[in-house]
Amino acid sequence: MAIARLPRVRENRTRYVVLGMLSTGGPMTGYGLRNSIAGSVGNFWQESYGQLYPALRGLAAEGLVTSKTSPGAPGREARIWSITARGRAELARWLELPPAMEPARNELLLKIYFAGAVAPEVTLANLTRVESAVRGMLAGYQQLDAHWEAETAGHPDAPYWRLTLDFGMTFARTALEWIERARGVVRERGKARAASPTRSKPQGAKAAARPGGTR
Amino acid sequence: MAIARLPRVRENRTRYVVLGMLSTGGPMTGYGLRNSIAGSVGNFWQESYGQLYPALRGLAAEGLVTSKTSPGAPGREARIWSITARGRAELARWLELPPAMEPARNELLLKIYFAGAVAPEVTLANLTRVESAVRGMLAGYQQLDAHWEAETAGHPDAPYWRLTLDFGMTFARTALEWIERARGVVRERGKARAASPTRSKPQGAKAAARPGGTR
DNA sequence: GACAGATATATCGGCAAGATATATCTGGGA
DNA sequence: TCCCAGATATATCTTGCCGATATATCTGTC
Repeated sequence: MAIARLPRVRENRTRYVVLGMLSTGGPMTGYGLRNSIAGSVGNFWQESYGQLYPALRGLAAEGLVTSKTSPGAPGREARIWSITARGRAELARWLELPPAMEPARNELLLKIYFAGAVAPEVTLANLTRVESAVRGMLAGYQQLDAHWEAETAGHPDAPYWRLTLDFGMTFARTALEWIERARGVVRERGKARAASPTRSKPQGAKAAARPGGTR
Repeated sequence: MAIARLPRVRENRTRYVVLGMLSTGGPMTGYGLRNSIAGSVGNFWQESYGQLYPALRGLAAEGLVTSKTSPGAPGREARIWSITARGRAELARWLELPPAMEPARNELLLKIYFAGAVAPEVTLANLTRVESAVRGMLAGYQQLDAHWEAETAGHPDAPYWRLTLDFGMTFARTALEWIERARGVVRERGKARAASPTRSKPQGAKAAARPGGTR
């Protein structure tokens, strides 16, 4: 069973979110684009002005988007961006490429890995904080789900959109289950420490080494 | 139920991985540190030389690590880095802070969200590719699990280390289940398209809008 | 003896993320 | 009516992150 090796991230992907959002949501300003992204794919994709505005200029230079300036007072001029036919083709080309895997850092896991350097209570407290945050995210997803159900009903792409929400909710629930298991492990470690009041330094273990040999 | 709002990432966290690895694995070179990180926390945390070497210099300037130069031929000198007592204190201080949440981009979800712009077959092919990659990751985790079971047995921190593997395996399995559901949704959409051969442009839907209003 | 691969240090460029500066318009309360 | 908070809109800066690459030496194997 040959394992597909997905490509790493290289290319600037802001371009494609812009093309996608202009394709799905119609013409918009850079500001509107930002809000639009935050309100639709914001749970798994973020863009800042520092990326959007240069990306829009680059896309325009390539003829993938065009802009009309809606005149206003100075400091109030708004450029309305639209996707071109070539822009749609470029979006489709990108959508066909295998999605790049994100290596994604996870600070919680890092702190768990090094948890031997602090008291179990510290780690338990942090697990509780993360649990609360995950519950908050889950509640947010559910709220969004209810909102989308009404707003997007009948749109042929709605099933795709809800699938991304499904992903978020499923992973949040999985995280909650893992946190519960992690709590058990940390508590167990606390009992072991209480029984034999050694410091963090392991002394009973003989050749037990940390994984990932040094050299 | 007050929702804990976890902090966003700001600070350079390379520092703390370095401190953690030197604390757990003993003195190492920058090169060894890199391998050590890749072999232990590499599944959820990556560091490159471009981050490690400057970080080591910074930590040394703060007195959190020290180095001894093990002499060698030019181009072969090795600096062995060790954590200091103040370095351990700094590590513990950081471990007590609530872990920052990673917003993490997900290119697969982005392509699912915009999947209406391409044929269902394209999306199905990509789902299969991702599935294969996830299966490969899962196999890697299981192999690592077996390896660690022998290597780290008896070490008091081993339960923490395995917990991070548990996380990876659990999430990989959850991803596989989601992919199966996603496949179902995409296939359903394919049937709908075949039945009414409309283009990507939705025309039947009345006021069904994309979520995340523009302005 | 040749040569691939491991050991070891170092830096560059492009992407990403958030903060911030600036200016104007809009709606609601005092 | 005035004022001001908040929304609309564009733009840039800093820091961090990630991979690629350059350089040089040592080691083991065919």
